[in-house]
Amino acid sequence: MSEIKRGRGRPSKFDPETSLQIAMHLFWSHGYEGTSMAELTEAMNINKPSLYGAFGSKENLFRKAIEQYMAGPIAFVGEALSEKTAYEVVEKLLLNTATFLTDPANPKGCMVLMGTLSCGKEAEAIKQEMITRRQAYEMALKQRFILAQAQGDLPKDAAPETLAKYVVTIHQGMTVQAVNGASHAELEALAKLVLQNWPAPGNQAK
Amino acid sequence: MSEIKRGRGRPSKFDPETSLQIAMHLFWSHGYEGTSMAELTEAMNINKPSLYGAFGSKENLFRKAIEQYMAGPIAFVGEALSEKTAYEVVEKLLLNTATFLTDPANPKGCMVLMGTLSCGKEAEAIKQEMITRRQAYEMALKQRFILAQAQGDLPKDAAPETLAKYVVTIHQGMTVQAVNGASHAELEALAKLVLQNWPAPGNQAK
DNA sequence: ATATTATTATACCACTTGGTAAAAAATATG
DNA sequence: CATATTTTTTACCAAGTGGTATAATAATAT
Repeated sequence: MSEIKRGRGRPSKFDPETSLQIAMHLFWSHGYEGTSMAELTEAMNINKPSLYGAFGSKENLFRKAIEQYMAGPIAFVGEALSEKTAYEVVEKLLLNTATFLTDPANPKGCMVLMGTLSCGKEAEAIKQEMITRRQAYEMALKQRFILAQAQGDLPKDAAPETLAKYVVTIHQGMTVQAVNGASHAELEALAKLVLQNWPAPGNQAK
Repeated sequence: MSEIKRGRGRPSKFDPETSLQIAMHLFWSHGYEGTSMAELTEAMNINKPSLYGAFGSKENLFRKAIEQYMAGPIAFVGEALSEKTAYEVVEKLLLNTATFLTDPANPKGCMVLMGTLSCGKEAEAIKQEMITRRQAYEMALKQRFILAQAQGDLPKDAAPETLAKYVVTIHQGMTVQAVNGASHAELEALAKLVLQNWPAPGNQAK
């Protein structure tokens, strides 16, 4: 695909996509500030000028990495929204989250949360962007619940806004639990507890 | 109290307690790694050798600060455990948390969570200590629910362990919500939603 | 007054941070 | 071949990191 057209100068020895994947895992593991350019260049097997040539800056690299993250590892979050009922949306969301957060192949925790909850003043911009992402997620869930209410699979007296905040709060709390070392069984039990209490209709157990 | 017996050498110009309070607020605002010794010394109006003489190291200063934090700002968490019923424990816990997290006098967020969710490898020790603190909190809540079950104000078929994890997850998720900018009204509505679903007995809607 | 003691202040340490300038190497085109 | 082009490599930068040795200073005890 990119081998057909060979440029004119010295060939670059790294594949930007795989390098980005490596960066994603590093940021995912140690957060934005907790990951240094030195660690990144070493893990990616790239010299710093090449990295800066390809990605511009540490901030930009992180932004590209987080896009990869959202398109890949946590694509299931966006997909859950298109389930048929509000109950199924939440079911898919929380059960998949439990699995995702305890997958041994993944770094513990969520990249949108880790290391950007608090930070020094240099990372303030990135922190704000992560806040915006989390808010957008909550907003999307709220819209989905409003739709569900219109479609009748959520009670008339339910508050979509509060329910959205509730689910997001559970989701983000589960992330902390995963960092604390919670097992898949524990997170699954937690998710099922939430589903049990979900406002009818849709509150059929199992 | 400390004015009666005046030491022999040059008098120290700072009060360790108020200095510690300042350090607490800084760590609270920007996390462990996000706060530098330079910022600390400047805010405390102390030179570095004095600070190291009084507190030993950055790690130690943080530990002292977190003790202050637990004994002061979030003492209500421990106090909530001695409420009469499980329902009242959770009620006091979550409603006070909503108020605490949106108090304009406080930095946004919880010090036991902020900046220690992920970190570089130098802060790994502090991160672990915070994890332990969070686990201890969950454990205490679980024990309280076991007691409640024995006293009959929690159903026989309830799972104290899962309920404890549930409440702690909500609590920690609320912290993230506060960082995201949630208002007191929003967090209160969230807390009341949780209380509505609390397993009877104790599930009387106020 | 003078020695003693405990603290403050200044200057500094080695190391790491994100970021870059300049030179060297590898390819394609003429 | 030589030349143009693009990359890698090496070396470096100023600023900041946590932490400390040394000297100045201010109080008390003799």
